[in-house]
Amino acid sequence: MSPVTEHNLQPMVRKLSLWRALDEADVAALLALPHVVRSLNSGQFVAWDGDRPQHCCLLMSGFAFRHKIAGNGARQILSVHMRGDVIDLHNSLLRVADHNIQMLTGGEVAMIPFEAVRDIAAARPTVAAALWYETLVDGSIFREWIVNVGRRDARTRIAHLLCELALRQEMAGLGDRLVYQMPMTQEQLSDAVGLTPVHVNRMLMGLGADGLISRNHRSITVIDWAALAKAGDFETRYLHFDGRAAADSAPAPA
Amino acid sequence: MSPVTEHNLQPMVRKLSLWRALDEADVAALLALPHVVRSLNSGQFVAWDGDRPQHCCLLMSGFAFRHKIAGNGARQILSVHMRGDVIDLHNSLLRVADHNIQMLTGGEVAMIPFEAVRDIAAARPTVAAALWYETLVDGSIFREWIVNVGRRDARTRIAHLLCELALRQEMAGLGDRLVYQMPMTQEQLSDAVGLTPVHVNRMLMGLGADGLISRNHRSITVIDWAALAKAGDFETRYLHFDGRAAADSAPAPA
DNA sequence: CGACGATTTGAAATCAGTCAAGAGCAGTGG
DNA sequence: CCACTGCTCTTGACTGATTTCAAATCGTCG
Repeated sequence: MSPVTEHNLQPMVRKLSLWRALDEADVAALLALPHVVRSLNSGQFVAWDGDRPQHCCLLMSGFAFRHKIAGNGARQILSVHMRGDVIDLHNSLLRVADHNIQMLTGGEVAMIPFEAVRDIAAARPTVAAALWYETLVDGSIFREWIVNVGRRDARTRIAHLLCELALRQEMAGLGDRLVYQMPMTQEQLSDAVGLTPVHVNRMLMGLGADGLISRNHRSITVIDWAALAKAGDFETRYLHFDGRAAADSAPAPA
Repeated sequence: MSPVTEHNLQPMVRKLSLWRALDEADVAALLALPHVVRSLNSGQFVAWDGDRPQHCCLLMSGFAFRHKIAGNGARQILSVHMRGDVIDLHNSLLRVADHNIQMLTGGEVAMIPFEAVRDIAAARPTVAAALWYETLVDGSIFREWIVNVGRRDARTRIAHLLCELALRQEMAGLGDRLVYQMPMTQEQLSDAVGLTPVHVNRMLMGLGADGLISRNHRSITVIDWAALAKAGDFETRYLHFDGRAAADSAPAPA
């Protein structure tokens, strides 16, 4: 799909360009970041709760997820990540990881030494702003997830997550919001929305029965986007797609 | 309580100093930030979802909270803030607010023009790092709250929140983790943990009956901290108290 | 005193969880 | 080729934690 010659770090440039207008020198500096590419299998850990990560990991392909294990043994998935996401920025900058990061599917990561990221942020204000913005958007998604698990019923939670994954995959250039590959099992889905796998299954069957989506293996087809978004109480503002426009434009007219 | 001569922005310097070792010039620049002090009543809004904030607000006294209103009309509280917290950084930097910020009690905020914050971050790397760190710690707390509402039962959620408020108030220099003022009503508590006020009340009664806490009006006395922390599945790592030590120290021995 | 908001308590209803078992599908090895 | 294995998905019946509805109590303040 992507040209064979595409640079390993190109997906990061693509993502950060959504947030800030990077100039040629910024892009060159980003692409010049030292890194090691590792191929990871589904289920492999990228970061461990309590650890001191030495690298920032850029997800070049595949899917990953953040999660924590509660004291009762239950797992809570905190976010899902895809190509172009710098998945270990939070843990790296905080120095001691407060959550786990694990691969959802097989994929490749580019491991960039933490110091190199720190240095490029110090040297290039626009890159620093874009990286900061990236962590802030992650934060906004965390807030939305608090609302999702805290105040929405089961059906709404599932529909909301389906919408978010659809839109983010589209934004990452991985396809169409109306037809996409679901990278998660229903058990993982349940850990993301704070429900049991059994109940997630019932809700998915329900969304299908109501003609909002159809499923085939792990492929999701959204039959009626507007209806699904409504069922999922889904509004896009929290994804802050418009970061660049918002930052570059003149202040809003009073 | 605080000396009459204390500078308005001193609480921010105090908080940021937890995260990074600021030099004298950093502190001077922070204290020189232009700002306007406003006295706010309980319930007053500091930021509106969908708005474009023009200021970063430092909470000088009192308590505030972030929240969102779901499509079904339910409110989800996202975090609680106290003296020294720069409560509007997320919304300011993202340019379009994705949540509301409202006062929980009466209090004073120092409103700093957004551009001044942007400029001090650009000019002073240590201040920028401390501010970034502040937003990252907020993010870590959001993640813990996802776990709290997603994977803990009612009693555990309440106990967890009681522990967090106790410890953060102590860290902010507002008192003792074992005896503190609860700034929230039970209805607000319920919106923070994703339960109903009725059930929150039952759980609080239960914690009291079990001898973990006692309550008197809005004052909480923790009778048995270890037991409360255990009941609340509470571990402090996610608060990243040790940010400064972690950042300044040599890398951990392999 | 009276009014209002916050807290407390009880009883009934319900959404989601639990337990259990069967069905579908992919990979493995005989 | 096909049985075997393991994982995921699906369905049913039952249970239970939390919600809902309703009303009483308490405290504060004008």
